[in-house]
Amino acid sequence: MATKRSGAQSKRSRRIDAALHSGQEPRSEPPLSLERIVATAVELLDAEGVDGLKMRRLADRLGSGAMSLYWHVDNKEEVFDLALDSVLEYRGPPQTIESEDWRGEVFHMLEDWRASMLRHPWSASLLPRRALGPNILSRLELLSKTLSKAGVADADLNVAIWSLWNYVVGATFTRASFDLSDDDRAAAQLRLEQLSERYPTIGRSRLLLDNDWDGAFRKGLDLLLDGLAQDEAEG
Amino acid sequence: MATKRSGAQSKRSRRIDAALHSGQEPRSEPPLSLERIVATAVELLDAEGVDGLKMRRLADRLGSGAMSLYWHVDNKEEVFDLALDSVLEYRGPPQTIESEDWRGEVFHMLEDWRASMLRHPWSASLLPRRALGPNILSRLELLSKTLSKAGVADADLNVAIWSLWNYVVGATFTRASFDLSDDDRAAAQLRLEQLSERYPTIGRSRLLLDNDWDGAFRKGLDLLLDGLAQDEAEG
DNA sequence: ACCTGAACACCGTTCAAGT
DNA sequence: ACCTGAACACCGTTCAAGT
Repeated sequence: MATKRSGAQSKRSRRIDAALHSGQEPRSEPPLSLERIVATAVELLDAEGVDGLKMRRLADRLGSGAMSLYWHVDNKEEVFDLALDSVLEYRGPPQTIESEDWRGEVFHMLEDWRASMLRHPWSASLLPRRALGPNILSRLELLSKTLSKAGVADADLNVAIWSLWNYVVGATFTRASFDLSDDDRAAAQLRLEQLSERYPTIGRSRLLLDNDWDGAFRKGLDLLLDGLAQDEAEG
Repeated sequence: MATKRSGAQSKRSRRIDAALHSGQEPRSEPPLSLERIVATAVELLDAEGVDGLKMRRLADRLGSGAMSLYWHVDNKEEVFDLALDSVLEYRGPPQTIESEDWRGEVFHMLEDWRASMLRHPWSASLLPRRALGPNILSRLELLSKTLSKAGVADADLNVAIWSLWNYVVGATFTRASFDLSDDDRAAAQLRLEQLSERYPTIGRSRLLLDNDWDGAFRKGLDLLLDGLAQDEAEG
């Protein structure tokens, strides 16, 4: 069991391992299951990115034949859907936030959302395909409820939610796409200096080199929430 | 030439067509070129989506052998990059907007940006891969310049630009992913009604069925610009 | 119920070659 | 300089079959 973790096992030894366990009937750990498949898919996506997830490689990591997956899953698409949603679970705000502090709650929810996606950079680029897993819906529901409690009128709720959603998704997306490897970053920097004659303003502001993404995210989010709070006060 | 447009030409007739032209040396239209490749790639992407763009099919549309493309282009990736950037050209604000109206200018720029991407829904999902083509940089440059002229301090410029960029990208992205085919929409609606016990707030607000995306986009953008204008007034 | 290997269709790209 | 067909490596998935 401890050896299972070491990762560099040969295919054959995994087979033997499986054979040993197949004598007993406990569903302890080795047998294939949706849970294991999804968890391993997330690992693989973390390690190799979207293009690195191939059914054969996933099966390999699970120590099973490539086609075994298809009993648990219809498609590769479904693997993507499940992996995406599994990464977006929300555990709720910490106790340090008081329950009347709606702004604090919303802030935490959205920062956590962004953080969850950044922990798995592939998740951002997967979102446009099929977006509505249960965890995403829960997050939207909780966001709606919080804003509603905070006094946002039903008529304004959708705009508020979409604005926040758009901002978070866009920010994650942008961060994931600009946060390149160091090599790429160096190349981009070089190229940009050459281009700063053509694009003087963004050259001067160091727009593309400024990597305080977290700070920028919070400040922008503040702007949005200011707008919402003001609307709410006026309404 | 007129027949070229009709689209349903057989492979053989296209070949003959090419043979007829090969007797002359004018580079009138038929010969392969980066421009033609990119334009045709955009057509193909519009018609078949990201997954529909295959090198062989692209070559077919161009009436050339599949491998001919590789003389003009390194990769399929490069085709994507070029197609994406080609779709994001900006022609500037209309004359109806006065040049001192920075808010109007910014508003137009961002609405146009979003509209351009929505005209080619695949563009949103391509953005995260490689984002910095010349047309995107021009748009960022123009946005920076306008905000700068409007009085946004250099120190706040990056936050302002990223906030707006994030919002636009997120909004386009979201819209593209939720604007499903009618079948899917009907299915989603049905499913959502079943789920509205579990997600009562978003069920009540009809969050996922409300399809006034354009209105929501404008209102949210107003919120952001309000925030920016206020910061600017305070600073 | 759960897993498997062989096989198929498909696709990006290399290569050696044509003009 | 520009284009090409044959061929290779790879990948998702079907199928018929095993236990």
